[in-house]
Amino acid sequence: MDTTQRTDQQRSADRRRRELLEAADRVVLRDGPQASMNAIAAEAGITKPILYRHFGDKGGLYAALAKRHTDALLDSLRAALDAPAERRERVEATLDTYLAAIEARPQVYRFLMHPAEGGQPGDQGFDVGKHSAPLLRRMGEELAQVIEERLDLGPGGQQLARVWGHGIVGMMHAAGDWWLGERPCSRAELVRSLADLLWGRLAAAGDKMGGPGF
Amino acid sequence: MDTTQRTDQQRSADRRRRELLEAADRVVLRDGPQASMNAIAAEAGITKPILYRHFGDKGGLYAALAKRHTDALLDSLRAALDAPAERRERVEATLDTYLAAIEARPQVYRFLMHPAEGGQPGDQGFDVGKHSAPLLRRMGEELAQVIEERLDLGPGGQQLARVWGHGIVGMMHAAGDWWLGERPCSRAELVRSLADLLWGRLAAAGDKMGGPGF
DNA sequence: CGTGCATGTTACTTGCGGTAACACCAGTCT
DNA sequence: AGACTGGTGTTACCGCAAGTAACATGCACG
Repeated sequence: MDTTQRTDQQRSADRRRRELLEAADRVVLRDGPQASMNAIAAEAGITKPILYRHFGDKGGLYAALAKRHTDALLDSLRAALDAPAERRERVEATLDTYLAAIEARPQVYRFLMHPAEGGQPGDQGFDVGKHSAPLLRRMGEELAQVIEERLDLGPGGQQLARVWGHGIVGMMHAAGDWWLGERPCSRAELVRSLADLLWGRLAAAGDKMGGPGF
Repeated sequence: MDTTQRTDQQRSADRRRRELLEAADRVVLRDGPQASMNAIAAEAGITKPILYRHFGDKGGLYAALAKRHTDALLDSLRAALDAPAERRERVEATLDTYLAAIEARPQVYRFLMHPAEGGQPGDQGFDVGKHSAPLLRRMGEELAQVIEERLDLGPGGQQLARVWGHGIVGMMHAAGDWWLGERPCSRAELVRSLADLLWGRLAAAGDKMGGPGF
């Protein structure tokens, strides 16, 4: 029948797509974000046009690849976020999960965080806001949802949760990126410091000198 | 004399450099981060090789351009940070200053935040950590210094300050980027929400349901 | 058997970063 | 004066990566 045949075809196409994504993964893991389409095609044992048939353009492949890793990372983060423990412990576990992930695969991480590079084909109007990596956006939204679901923030709580979600994710990301480059302390120390920040230690700290402190 | 002559030459070279940077600025303001060297050269009324003689490569021009804007922005931020007011007020003023800047010139902002794109000429070893835009790094370091100077954080305070500096900057950046894209609320509201987050409202909020809240 | 149709290829175009080689126009040294 | 030097500018090119067109092949269906 028509349906069964299309199903077969679709299955084989999906399998192919997965193989291609895994090949792309390997190349990105090796070459970082500057992996070229040629290199990925070669790694997959095929040539460029096939990649383009499957993913449209580099952005499409990027998106597909990013979705895989993002989904995986988000699952880990959700697990940490859902653990049966106190709030502080969970926040620390979530931070640690993220940092462990970027520590384990820095090349993939760099690829994921790389902006989409803005294609030159027209429509480059005022699409500001598409700048951030999709991973960051998704993590922010995800976290916002969890916050909004579980915390009682009073009126305007939903909007507050969204701001916080994106803000916390950004904090985690920037601190993690800096930490990955300089390694000034252990992961555990970093986690603790960030949690302290979220726990209001900035506001609670005393001034150092006479003047009106920071 | 030799020195005077060299001074003259250097002056004219510096003037030229400034003109080129201003032309580059105009193009970036118009075309965003994908401004090409050709376009910039054309805008300046000259041709590519001159740009390369002045700035080495695209990264050099990027760095010079970024330095201008970064310095300007950092000056504004320092002013907000140094204002004679309470800590919370200053934090809010600083956040607002940053957000106002990115709101006023989103194209420039996108250009500044764009990673260096990793050139293909060798040395692409394990330079993870150079990923973040220099602007973010500088803001993080700058803020860290202010925090460390003014706050009494006890032992390990210096390291804590650095973590916080980068973390807060990342929070500001990510939230600002998201806000710029979606405009879910006014700038003032965003500032207030972020300050609330830094002031520990996350830890203080009550759970919404029966289970162990977030 | 011919007709689709997905899969694969080679060979090309376009555009950008970057460079080599040459041209001009000061002043300087002998 | 005339060769030398150094900065400014040009045209014309290389290499490389994204993306595409056009052609070839294997396999199901009427």
